[in-house]
Amino acid sequence: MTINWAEIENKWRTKWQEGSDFETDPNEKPKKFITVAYPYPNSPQHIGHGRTYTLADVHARFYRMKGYNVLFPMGFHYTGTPVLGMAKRIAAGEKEIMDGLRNTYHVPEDAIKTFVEPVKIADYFHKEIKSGMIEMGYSIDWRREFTTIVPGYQKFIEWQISTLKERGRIIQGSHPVGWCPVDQNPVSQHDTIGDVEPKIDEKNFLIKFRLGEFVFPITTLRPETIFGITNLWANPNTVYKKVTVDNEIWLVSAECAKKISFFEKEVTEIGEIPGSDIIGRHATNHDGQEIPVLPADFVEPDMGTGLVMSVPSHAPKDYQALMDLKAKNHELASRIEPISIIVTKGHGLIPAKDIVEKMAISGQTDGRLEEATKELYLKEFADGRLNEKCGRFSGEKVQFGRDKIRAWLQEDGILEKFPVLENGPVRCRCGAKCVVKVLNDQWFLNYGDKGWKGLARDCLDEMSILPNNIRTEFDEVIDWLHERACARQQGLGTRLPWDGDWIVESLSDSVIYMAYYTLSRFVNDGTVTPDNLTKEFFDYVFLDKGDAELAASTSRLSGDVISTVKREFTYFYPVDSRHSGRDLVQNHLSFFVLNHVAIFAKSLWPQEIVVNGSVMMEGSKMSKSMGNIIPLRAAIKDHGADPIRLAIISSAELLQDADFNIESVSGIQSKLESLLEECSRLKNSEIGRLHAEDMWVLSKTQGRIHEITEAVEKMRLREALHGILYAFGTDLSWYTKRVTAKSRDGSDGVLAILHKINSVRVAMLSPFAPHIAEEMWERLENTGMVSKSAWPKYDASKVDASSIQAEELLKNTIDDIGNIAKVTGATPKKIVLYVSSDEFKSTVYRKVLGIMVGGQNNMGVVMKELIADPKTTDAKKNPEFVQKTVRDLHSESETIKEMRLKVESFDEKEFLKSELSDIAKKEFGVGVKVYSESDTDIYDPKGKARYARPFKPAILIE
RNA sequence: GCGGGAGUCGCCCAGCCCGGUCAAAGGCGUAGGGCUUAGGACCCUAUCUCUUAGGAGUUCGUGGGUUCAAAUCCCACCUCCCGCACCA
Repeated sequence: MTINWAEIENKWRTKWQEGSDFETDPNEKPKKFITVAYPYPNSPQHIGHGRTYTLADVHARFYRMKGYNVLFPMGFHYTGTPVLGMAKRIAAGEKEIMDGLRNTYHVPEDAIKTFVEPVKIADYFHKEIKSGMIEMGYSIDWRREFTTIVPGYQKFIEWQISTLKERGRIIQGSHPVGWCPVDQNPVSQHDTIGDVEPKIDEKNFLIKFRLGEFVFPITTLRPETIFGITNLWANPNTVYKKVTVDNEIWLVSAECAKKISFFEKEVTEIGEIPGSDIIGRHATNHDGQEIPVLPADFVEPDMGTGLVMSVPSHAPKDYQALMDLKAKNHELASRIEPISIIVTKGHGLIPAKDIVEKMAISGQTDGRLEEATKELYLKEFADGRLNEKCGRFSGEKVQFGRDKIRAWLQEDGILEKFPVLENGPVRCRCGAKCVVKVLNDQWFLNYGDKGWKGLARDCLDEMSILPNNIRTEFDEVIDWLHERACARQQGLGTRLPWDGDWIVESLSDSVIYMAYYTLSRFVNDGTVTPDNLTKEFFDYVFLDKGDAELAASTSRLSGDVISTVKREFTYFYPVDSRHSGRDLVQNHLSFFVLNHVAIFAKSLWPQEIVVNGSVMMEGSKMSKSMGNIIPLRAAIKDHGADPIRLAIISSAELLQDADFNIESVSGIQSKLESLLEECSRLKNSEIGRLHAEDMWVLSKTQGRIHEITEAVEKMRLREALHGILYAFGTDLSWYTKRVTAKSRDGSDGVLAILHKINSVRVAMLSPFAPHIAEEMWERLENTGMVSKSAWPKYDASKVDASSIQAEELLKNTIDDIGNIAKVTGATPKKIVLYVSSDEFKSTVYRKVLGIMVGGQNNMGVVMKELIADPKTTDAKKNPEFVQKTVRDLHSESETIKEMRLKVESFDEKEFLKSELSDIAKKEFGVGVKVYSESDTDIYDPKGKARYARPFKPAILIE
């Protein structure tokens, strides 16, 4: 049977829609509020995006069937800058982006024409993504949909950010950004030629020396080496500038003067001085020592200030330059000896010397000096310790001492930050070379605050995090998180209420918006207008602050409306589960926690976070350049929504990267096809007298329900799906084998049992593959819709331990017969079984079983306990039996052992006699004779009977 | 460098938290068989090595250690992946 996926999926989607099945209002049932990070609509969603949403949808559908009132909403994140850059590029008609839109995304020409306006891009892909979500069968309450630039949402964000400010969570400070001096704008990845992210190195510092009336600034990555300084370097071929910087006069290269003019400093050039004029003079350092300035060609005017301090012990370049001068008998240089300040295991007193000599560096222009510098830098940073030359920092590890020295110099006003572009030159799309600009009035969320971090940890400690092994990552993130800029100067979004120059940054306006879902329904239907959304209204509804009257008077809403909105929020909040990809752990998910604890009462803190890995495409990463991005809607068209849902879920555990490949999709398709076929031929009817295999399969089903439910609850969906699709199949095929061997024709309840079990199976499949499950449910002639049916409930009382034991015995026995037949290579002509009937063996067996269920597996201990008990003390006469029994039980699962202990008595002979014959005839072509060990008429020509053990009959094959 | 994670039987991927149920699930691939005019799909069987009695041997990145017992715990090492921010 080939399934027309589109047709079936459409059929059921329409029914869900007609019934408004996913529109959720508060009611008397317990609720679950499941949310997933909303998408940024600058491209169609692909299979990778589909994963997070699908997982959340399965979660939502599962809880719905478990009887919860589930709210699963969706919004669209318009905030941000990427569409701005796109619009610019489209306006310029850039080939690359146009080709992408036309050929990869298949956007119609007349739509592309509108894309010069950023919002139109977002609008277009918003619609596109939403259609995809509907086609995937996501059970979303669309009445609550919004974008982050609608007035209602903006009111909400204004309230959020004001509240944070009131509570002291927002501070102002300076911050370096990549900057285009022509456009007068910050640049991000989307604004640069080649899409390079401008990386800013903030570990670079400027240290001030004095040379007469001038400040003589140098820059360094290693402030601690100030103790090892022997001289300074200037380039004799550079003409330096005299510039006033605020109220000092600095000597720097022309390039440097330009750079610092972007550091919020007042910079004016007042003259110049050739490098050669500086050389030979002396500057003073932080403690008043005179340091000579020497000439060096390697000093580049574009690096730092164009002036350099020299630490020949630990900087290979400095060492080499000094050697070059000594070789020329330079008078000052000849008196200079390196000063060693860092001790590193495995290195000599002057490591720079060692490394220069080891690499046979030829001179200060030797390119390999970079490499030598890097190597030594890393080594000393990781393993080095400051020595006694470093005063009170003596004995510190370099990596910690450096920060302390930096802070100390900074306090004295000798050191300041000198951020540089790490990956420069970076060019803006306009062609200009980008610089680092320090913004002095930037707004920050003060995530570095200890108290705030503490609250976040409290929240995380009580939260369920799935899978739990990502918890440590959250702890780490909270630890290293510090101030984060929460406003920017361009892009779509909401303006800061107190400073209209700034727009709330996009990762800051998406942290507590789940609360807005409870309100957006009323905004969307006009009950509440954006004008009504006053501070007092939000305070009252979300924080229970103030009172209803105040909220009503300021918002000009009726008390009824306000209490309805408040009830809605109170009913659905807190968020019960937040789903997101693992790339958002470091930012969004952590900010989500931090902002919740900053704003809401503890009872409203989020309950759970679910993190999933990404999706690979046929084993390799999805990327534009590789052209292996499959838009979700195209995939739905080609393969059907349900097969895609299952393929994404079944290919990996939650946190693992899932691999999407066509083979697994078609494998799943055919699995679903055969399941549908099976459902079509099963009809509900009376279940008659139960046979052994009936009791077994029904018991087994209970076990499956138990396992699968537990797996879904922990979001181990791959495992759950495996159970539904395959483990059930294994049970049923054994059942079918048994039934066929017995020639039962189905009228005596077999079909009814199959119907019952498959109904359970289809119900559990429903959250995963909702469309086809509805179809199966209908074919099974069950009433109503499966998505509205109850999740199958595990009932321990329906588990018949002895029938499970019995069937295990049967299977094991058949396996053993098969094994023997295989090893001997002979076709059995006669099969004889001997079951244990020895009272003593049985007593020992049960005793051993009891010991082992308690967790003990040691042969010695078992034996000791047996001997200690007078009833079994004779076991010592037959240690081989005990040994084998222990080994038998070893290879049984814990549950089987427990069940076996529960079953008081079980007649192996009777059971095997009645059940084994038919199936053995089918498997091996001959019937089976069963004797008890103690039978008088026993046929035992080879004396095998005495090897019989409980649940392990002896076997004779002739 | 800092932080997180991974290395499993041809491939992909479970198992590791909580040691014995592990020669280690499942999928793919491969081989044989069934079905079919044929192919595809589907179903069955096999798939580390040896073995004429249900057995034995050697495996889970490498090397040590703990233990009666290690894929699982501890230590060291090797290799690989991801993040390091103002960007969604």
